[in-house]
Amino acid sequence: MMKEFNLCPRFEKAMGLLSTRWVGLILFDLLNGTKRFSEMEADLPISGRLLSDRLKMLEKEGIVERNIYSEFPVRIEYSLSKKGKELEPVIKEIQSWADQHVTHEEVAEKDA
Amino acid sequence: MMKEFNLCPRFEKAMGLLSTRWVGLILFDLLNGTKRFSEMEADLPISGRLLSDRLKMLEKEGIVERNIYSEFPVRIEYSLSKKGKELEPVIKEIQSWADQHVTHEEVAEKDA
DNA sequence: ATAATTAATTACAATTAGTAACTTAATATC
DNA sequence: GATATTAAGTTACTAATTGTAATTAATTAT
Repeated sequence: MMKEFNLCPRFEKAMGLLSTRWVGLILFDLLNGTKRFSEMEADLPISGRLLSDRLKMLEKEGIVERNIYSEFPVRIEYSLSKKGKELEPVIKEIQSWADQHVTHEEVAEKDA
Repeated sequence: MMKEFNLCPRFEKAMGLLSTRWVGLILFDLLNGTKRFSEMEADLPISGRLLSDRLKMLEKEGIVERNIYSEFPVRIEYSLSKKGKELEPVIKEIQSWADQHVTHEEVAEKDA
């Protein structure tokens, strides 16, 4: 039996996307411009398997666009769609909150 | 060996919090005011085990405050701290994006 | 004491994430 | 044409997290 709940279905859907692990960082990375797979793999603390899963998911959601260039070697570029770029205010607000409230110590203690 | 990456440590920390499953919905719920445990359990599609975990985590992060009232039966209230309330712009931007981009069909297909 | 009520915790099954090796696809070089 | 090279993506496996349901505090009214 399905549990009933009803805060706001649209918010829940959006939050479901954004709270999928690594999606925020992928968006952050792509807001800096088009990237290829291996660049993103280098920028982000994420393995190829999950990066591939997430990009596929974001493409299906219409947030990310994938373009193939038949060069040698093949180049595949990922970028944000209009819908994806419109997440920029969300990312900016998170950045702003982080700048105000995340302390140096909190950042450091990632190791611990 | 630890993988190197360096987009923005503060952003990564904030995004790590916000992308922890259910945290967004918990914040959304608490932005409507103080709630007790059982209310939140009813509002959200989340079980007591995880709600308890998340509230403890958010309290440790200084985002949520917990107050005990020794009545019968005991009443424990959760609310947002200043730091927590300052996440409101983030939640509002997500809501705004959701209103613009999440379609009726996407909301419906939760069942599928 | 006993019952009643809210807030948690525990135990365990199911799902999801992380790691590293492997495969695919395209084309350059011999 | 066979082999090598390079980026992209997948597979197989282990580890961590989540979800569910039952159980345990803790408090106090009766």
